[in-house]
Amino acid sequence: MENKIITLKEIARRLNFSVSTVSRALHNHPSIGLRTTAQVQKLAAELNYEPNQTALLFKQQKTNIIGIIVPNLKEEFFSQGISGIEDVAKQYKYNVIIGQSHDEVAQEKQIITAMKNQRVDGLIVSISKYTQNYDHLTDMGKYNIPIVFFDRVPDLSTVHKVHSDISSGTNQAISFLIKKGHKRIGVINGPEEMKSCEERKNAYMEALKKKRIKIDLSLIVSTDLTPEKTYEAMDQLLRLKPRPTAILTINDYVALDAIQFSRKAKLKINKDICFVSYANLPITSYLDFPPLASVEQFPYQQAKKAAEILFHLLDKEAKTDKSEYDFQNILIDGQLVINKIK
Amino acid sequence: MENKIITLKEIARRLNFSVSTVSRALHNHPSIGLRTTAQVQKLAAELNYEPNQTALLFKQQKTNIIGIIVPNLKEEFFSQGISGIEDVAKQYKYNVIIGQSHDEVAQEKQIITAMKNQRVDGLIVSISKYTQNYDHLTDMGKYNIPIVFFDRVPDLSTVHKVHSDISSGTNQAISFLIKKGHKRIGVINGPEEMKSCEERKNAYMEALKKKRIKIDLSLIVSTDLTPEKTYEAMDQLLRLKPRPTAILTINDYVALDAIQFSRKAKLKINKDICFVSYANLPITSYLDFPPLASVEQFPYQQAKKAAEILFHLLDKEAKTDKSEYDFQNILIDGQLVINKIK
DNA sequence: ATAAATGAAACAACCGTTTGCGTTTATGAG
DNA sequence: CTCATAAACGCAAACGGTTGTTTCATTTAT
Repeated sequence: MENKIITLKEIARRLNFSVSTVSRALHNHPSIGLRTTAQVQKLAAELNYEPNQTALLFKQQKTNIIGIIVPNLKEEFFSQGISGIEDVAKQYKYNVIIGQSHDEVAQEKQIITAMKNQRVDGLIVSISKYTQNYDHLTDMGKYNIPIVFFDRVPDLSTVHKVHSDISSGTNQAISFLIKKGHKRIGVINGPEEMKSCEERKNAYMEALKKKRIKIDLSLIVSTDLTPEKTYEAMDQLLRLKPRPTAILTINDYVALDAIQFSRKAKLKINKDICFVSYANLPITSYLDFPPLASVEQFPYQQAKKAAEILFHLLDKEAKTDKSEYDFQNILIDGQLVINKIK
Repeated sequence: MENKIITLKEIARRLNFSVSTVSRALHNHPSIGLRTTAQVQKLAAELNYEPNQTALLFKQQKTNIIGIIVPNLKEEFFSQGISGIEDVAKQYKYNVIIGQSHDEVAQEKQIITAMKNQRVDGLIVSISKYTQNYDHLTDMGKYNIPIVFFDRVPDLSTVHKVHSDISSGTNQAISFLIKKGHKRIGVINGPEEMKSCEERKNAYMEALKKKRIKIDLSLIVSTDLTPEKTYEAMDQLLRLKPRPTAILTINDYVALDAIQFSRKAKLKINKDICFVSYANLPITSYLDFPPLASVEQFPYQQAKKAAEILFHLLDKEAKTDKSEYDFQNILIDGQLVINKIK
């Protein structure tokens, strides 16, 4: 009763047809007789025939696989993004393979090489926070592997990318704080290598300028997103005189660390000091002292959009020659979500 | 400067050798002359030759891909598990593809079919919470696709599985609570379909019996892990007279919901009522009222072990015929971690 | 009755790589 | 000078499926 995986050849053998006839019969090719077609399809169904993807893909020179590279899976931002990509991929009958760079450039390179050898048909990438040189990424173009970036995108105009409009979110966040009466607003920003951090800084300064609030550069601190550096940053900010009354943090994880530090420093959250951040993690709803507000960045939609662009590119490539002109640069507006404070 | 993906044939053409010679030269086959070998390897390096995986895998009738199916990615338990599998897979030069069942049996079936057609070499699966019939899973054996389960494992003795020893963890948890003076301990358990829930229930009763505490079955409530059902369960438990002073919940997410409900009911956490759960999520360290303790289940190690078993099976299969006898059933001891309460 | 047209199925090439086996050429022994 | 031997390489098949071309047997038209 050993159930071998059955092939066209096996069906052909049993029915005494040629392999090509069986193949065509299964595809309802007009040049195959009705009775033959019916016979073949019946047996194929009985034997539970499934075409061997590897053979197919090998012949067609494509794999129906797209690669996703993200810094990690444990941040819900990325796992939501992956769900968005998966949903689109499913429509197009593509599979996805996922790699985590763990925010290390070397890992990123290794994964991308492995995926190239695997002959993925396309890539969706959120780069590591330290990626500065993009050669290993742009090289994929030479191999006709289209690539679309999302969220953590490189600072290049010659790539396709979907990312959040940091300015709009930041503007909303700062306006919200100013309306609440805050005048000294600190910023815990990410590494300066990250493009989005520069945007955040600029948007912050822009927003203050508009409201005619003097800018104090010592209120802006860079970190590498680890708890330790966040503590240091908070320490630095809290020593300032006068102390900032509100702090904008690069994401909710950092906000949580910053809040924890503040509480240890005996500050009353949302009274002595307020926090606003980005991401809007579901987990904050369980906290007694969540950030006052958070800029929702819609990772699912962002990644979904990136996937749609990628499949569009794959379609185009199949039809015409490449038309490398118009590079997509989609900005997704953030939306400030104000948390209920208990 | 168009950089085509180059093949053995191309190298052969340029050097005027046959394809087979090039192939052997690249593999340092002894029957190829030293000069030829050197020549070929030099050009291959210059042209950045990489073997076409699809062709290779097609020929070798294996894909070097293993499939992972988990209920979801957003629970950190699973994303940690995936990291464990990835790390092992990397050693064996395998890629992984990931599917989320979203705890739906239909999705699970669809994913497994897709992966079968994709010809994954093996599978690591954590089943959906409603999976009762295992045919779509055990069928993989017929196709010579070995399968190893982890964490959420089926109640079959004829499969390989790695899961946590619910009894040991439960025993630790209950002993801990009893030592703290609790006598009426409630349980919010998962769906009765889940094997682990039965074990939890039995271990709970066992532990009470050992300490000579009377068992009250109304203290045990089943839920489907959604916040709403947790609220209902808590409502039910809190109405009991006398009220339980401690509650064991199936995991930290449920604990968080239960704690939230209790606080709305004006109960003082860790005073009027205590919580102990499973999983030990990092996020609980940010909470003001985390569960008193949580049973760490080592998802990384569990999944890693599952991966090691799988690769062992793949090795064996390649060498000898299948030796389906000894099914691995690995139990990983939980370890009660007591949270710092602020 | 014979040629042409049509329908149904087989043949063969191809995708890139590996590998058993056969062929060529040079080498050394007898 | 011949012949066995080994070294170095080429040939061809195979993996499973698709598809352009060819073959063969009918049917249709003349």
